[in-house]
Amino acid sequence: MPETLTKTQTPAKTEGLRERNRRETLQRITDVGMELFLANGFDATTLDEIAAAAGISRRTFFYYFRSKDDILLAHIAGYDDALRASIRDHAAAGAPIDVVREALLEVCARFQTSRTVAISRLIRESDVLSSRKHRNDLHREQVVYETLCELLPGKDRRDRLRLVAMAASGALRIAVDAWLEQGGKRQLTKYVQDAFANLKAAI
Amino acid sequence: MPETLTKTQTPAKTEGLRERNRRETLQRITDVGMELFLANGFDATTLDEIAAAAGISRRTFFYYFRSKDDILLAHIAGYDDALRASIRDHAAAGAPIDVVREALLEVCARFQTSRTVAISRLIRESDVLSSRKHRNDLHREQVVYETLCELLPGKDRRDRLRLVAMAASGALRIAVDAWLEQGGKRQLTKYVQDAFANLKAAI
DNA sequence: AAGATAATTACACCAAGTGTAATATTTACA
DNA sequence: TGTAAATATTACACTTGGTGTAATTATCTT
Repeated sequence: MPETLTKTQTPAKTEGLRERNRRETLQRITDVGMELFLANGFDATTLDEIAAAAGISRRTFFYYFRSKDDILLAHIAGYDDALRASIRDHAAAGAPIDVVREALLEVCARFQTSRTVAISRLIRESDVLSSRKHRNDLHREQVVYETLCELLPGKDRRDRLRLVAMAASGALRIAVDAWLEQGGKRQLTKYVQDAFANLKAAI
Repeated sequence: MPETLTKTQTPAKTEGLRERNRRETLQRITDVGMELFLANGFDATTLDEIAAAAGISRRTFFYYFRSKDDILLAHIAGYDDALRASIRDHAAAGAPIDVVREALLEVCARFQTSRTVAISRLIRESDVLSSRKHRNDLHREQVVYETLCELLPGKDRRDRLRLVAMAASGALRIAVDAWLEQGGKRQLTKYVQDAFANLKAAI
């Protein structure tokens, strides 16, 4: 269970000092940032505070990140690749929509951590982050679409795959929302299964 | 064909001077704002420019609007109500998804104006506006969901209606995107019909 | 050790908002 | 009609996120 997604994986054998410093600073920023966000909220946490707490200058922060949001984004890194891989793994699951469904179920099982819940709570509290999240949702839809296209070249019409990606991505969003609504008590995968079932029934 | 959605409708008979000024200033800001946006782009247009062009102080702008984005939002005002009304009008169209489909087709026919195209182009160019648009899409989904719930109390399961709203809303988004991609040559309603057909076929 | 490359910083800047308190305008009412 | 209350407008100072630039420091290569 990868609780900390930020943990930079497997430093190369020959890691120079420069590289190590970079990695550590990056880590320190995301850690300290998340800590402050959780303690005081996203909007109430200023960049100066983050920089100070991370022991760097304000300007250096922008050397590592393009914006405040990106700190949070770093904590979701890897998700897209996992999704892509999982879709490929389930290529034989049947119709495109079922392929995506199985893939999402698998990925969800891995990502239903307490950290996910915490991050989601943060997002809900901030307008900026909400907007950012929506962009993320859209991006995920795009990832699904692209992976499907590459997996089923010409087998299905592109237009349909676009709709599949949209519906699946939306179903996931609704499932996650419902899951969070209940405080994450029931299994997330349960919600996902329900969402897809309802989708099939409703369309 | 309501080309200018900003036009404030039917001023009450007994409109005081205060009310009139307010209406006119509001109008002036949205007009001038859109004009500058179209001429120079959203991000490149500063609030000071807008305020100056509208003959008000920067601070007064914030008396009328909460943010720069809201200028654009004002140009889409009324859309939600139209959608709500249209859904109610088509309540007898069959399954929930068909109800929404017919409603969207009707509303789309009214909104495929050159202004819509221009606004969409603006949105695509700005990160801020893109984020805002996604929030708007989500809001539309919510509107659809709520209207469906109120229209079909208990007739269908709530959860299903949520998925219907999501899928329909997403289908519309994809249709509009495709429409804009082609520069708005073909009829928007065509794209919408295709999207819904593909949706049914794919799920 | 020296020069190239990358990281860090200071400093000055811009633009979107917000808080506050003063001023001008409109309205309502005696 | 005059005046007090309500509302609109403004000036001013401030915060915050973010950028440009150029100087300084640390690391790497040879």
